[in-house]
Amino acid sequence: MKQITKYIIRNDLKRLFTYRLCLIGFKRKGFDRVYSYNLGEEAGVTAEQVRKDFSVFKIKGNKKGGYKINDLLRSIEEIFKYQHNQHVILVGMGNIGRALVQYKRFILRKMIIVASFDIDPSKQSKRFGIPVLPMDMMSEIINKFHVKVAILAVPEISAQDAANKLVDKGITGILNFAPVILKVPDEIIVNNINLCDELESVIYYTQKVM
Amino acid sequence: MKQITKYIIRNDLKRLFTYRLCLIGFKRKGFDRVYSYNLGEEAGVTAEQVRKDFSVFKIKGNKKGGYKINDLLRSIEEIFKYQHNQHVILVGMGNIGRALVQYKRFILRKMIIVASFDIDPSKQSKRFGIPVLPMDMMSEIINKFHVKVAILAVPEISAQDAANKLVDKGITGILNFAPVILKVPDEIIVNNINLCDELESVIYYTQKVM
DNA sequence: TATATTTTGTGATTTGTTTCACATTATATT
DNA sequence: AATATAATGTGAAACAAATCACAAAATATA
Repeated sequence: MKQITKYIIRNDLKRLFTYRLCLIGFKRKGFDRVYSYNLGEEAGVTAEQVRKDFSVFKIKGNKKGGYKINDLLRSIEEIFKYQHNQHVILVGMGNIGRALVQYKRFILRKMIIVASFDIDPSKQSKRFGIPVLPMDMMSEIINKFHVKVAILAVPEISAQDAANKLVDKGITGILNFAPVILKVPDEIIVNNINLCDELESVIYYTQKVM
Repeated sequence: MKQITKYIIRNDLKRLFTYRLCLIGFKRKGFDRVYSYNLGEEAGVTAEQVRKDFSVFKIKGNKKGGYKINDLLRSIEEIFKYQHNQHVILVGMGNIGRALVQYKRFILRKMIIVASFDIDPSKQSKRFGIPVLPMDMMSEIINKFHVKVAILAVPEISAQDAANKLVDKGITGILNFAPVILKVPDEIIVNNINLCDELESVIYYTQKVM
């Protein structure tokens, strides 16, 4: 392992998500086509950047006519098409875990948390809309729903352990909320979200004269 | 506004956070000094990258002797020093908001959520350890605690509105969980966290042959 | 104390990304 | 139908980030 890239979302992909967000906004406002400079302005990038990004992802517009919003959204959807009705599991029903299982937007994007796991039996009995199961039922659920991706929201101290279990049982992608750099095989995708870092960055930049 | 940079955490800063995490890990394991290649290996970057980053932030090591972990941590702390005991407010007590006010790690990093706000009076009466107040008390709290940074965790539809209020009342940095590109003056720092995008990225990469 | 070894720190080089500039093409106008 | 206009699409140029390569310095060894 030489590069950290596998831990980081590529910038062009990130922008693609932003474009989608902007397009949905435009659509809501009643527009049905955009030009690269509209979209760029909205997303906070240059028009050239927008066109280059689209070019990378083979998205075509119409010379002089710009882009039809619906076509664009469909093209972007196409890039993520295999993700529809993706089954995901969640490990750790603490504050973050509980918020995520109730987070409606995942479902809108057809990402479905099929079950969550916690070592605490008292949490297993509680009702959150999805089953909260003991850790030893993980294999069963992963196999039953062909789960490839897990959300890890356990305390720091048990994160590596949980990650090992997940990888062992066939998980190949982890969205990790624990403030730990997980040691996993090279082929496993890890996306770390560190809420403290994110907040601290904002504070850092607001205090920095730029 | 030409560049999206103000919305994005600089990579070197992100790595600095990662280094800190690794250093804390090393320390826990009983080490008291590291070499750039130890830290690089742990953080998933090259040793040269580690040294270059430190050089950018004016962090000095000891030729042949490497870096003392405590010194390094202190230097990194120094970079973020003005952030100690930072007062933050939170807007929106939905799933995410509730998880965040109970999130212990903010306090460990001396970032304190002094109050949260919600339009729903029923939430205002509930107890979460910090006061949940009606929106019209925002000014009072911001002034009283000299708050500069807010966490925005309201539904998409009310996000821009809430952001306007925040900026109006003197907030200069926003950690935004709503899936919206906020329109704010150039000098305001916005850090967007889009949980759907983060999860979808993991799914994207796990399905992509790389 | 002199020499060998190891690691940092940083210019030089390479690699990657963004912006520029303009040829191409679709539409609008005369 | 011919001409003008306004947008895309993309190589070339400029810029930024990462890696390389090695001098400088601290420590270890003889």
